[in-house]
Amino acid sequence: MSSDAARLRALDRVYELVVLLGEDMGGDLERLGLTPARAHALMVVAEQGPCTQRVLADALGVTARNVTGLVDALVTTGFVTREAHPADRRAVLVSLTAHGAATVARMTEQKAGLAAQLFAGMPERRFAAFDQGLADILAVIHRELGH
Amino acid sequence: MSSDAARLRALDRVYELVVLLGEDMGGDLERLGLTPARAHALMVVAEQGPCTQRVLADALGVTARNVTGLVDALVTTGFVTREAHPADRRAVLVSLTAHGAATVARMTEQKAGLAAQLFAGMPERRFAAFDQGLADILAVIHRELGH
DNA sequence: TATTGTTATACTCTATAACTATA
DNA sequence: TATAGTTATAGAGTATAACAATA
Repeated sequence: MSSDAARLRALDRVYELVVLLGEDMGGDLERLGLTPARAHALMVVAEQGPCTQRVLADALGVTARNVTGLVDALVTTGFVTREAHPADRRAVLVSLTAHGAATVARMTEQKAGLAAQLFAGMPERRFAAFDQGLADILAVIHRELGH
Repeated sequence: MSSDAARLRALDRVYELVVLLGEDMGGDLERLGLTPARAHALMVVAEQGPCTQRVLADALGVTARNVTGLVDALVTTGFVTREAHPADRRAVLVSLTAHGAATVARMTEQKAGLAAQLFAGMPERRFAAFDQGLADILAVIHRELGH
């Protein structure tokens, strides 16, 4: 049975990981001319294809007002365009520009590179246990923390 | 050898964990009347004991100006006090109020509770491998990502 | 009437720069 | 001259509320 102290130490390691990964990603995004919130919005557009701001707001879990600001910034910096919605004149369609698509491709590469780097030296058995441990924890959260 | 796809999936699980833990903690802090930035500052004061804003700024990795704002808010909401520094009339000492100390105690309990809950159902062997996997990844980051 | 997106306003966290008081 | 902290200003992300155009 793992001790309470050991569990607390493990959670502290998770927090440290969060901080360090956040710093690393933040630096990468800054080099690409993006902030975390804008990058998130950009990834949603890439995954869903051209979509309305309403869809974007729901996917990001933020208000419509906020999406207006994020899309404004992404348009100004050349990552996406606003186009008329063909069937609903109230709505707009947000689409990737060529630069936006290229940037998404780079982010995807960087993420794969990070994953390879992080786990490169980990023995296969430990990786499997680590991965399963992650799944266990996520299951607990989904079951008990109301997500 | 774990595949690139498996590693990418594991990293995605880490990201999901970050998001869910962040939401959970954010909710707890809000119930305590704190924001994440203020809670972080409060924890530093709790760990270091009464300290100057300069010390706080260095520990948090933010500017002195930012600390002024955070301490303003923590004073207004009753978590800390500003007192004269006995030896340096330029500086102030930030100290916990009784309410601040009680809140730190509650945060500490909540963190321990979360750690216990997250790992409660995990077999001992898997916990050990998971914990070692975390240490491995942190070592990689410290070694290769310039931290 | 309900929905899409905007403008108006405000709060939090963050930064740089200029300044005051003190060391 | 250097340091501690503040005021001034700015930008990013977030929110609510009121409103316009359209469904």
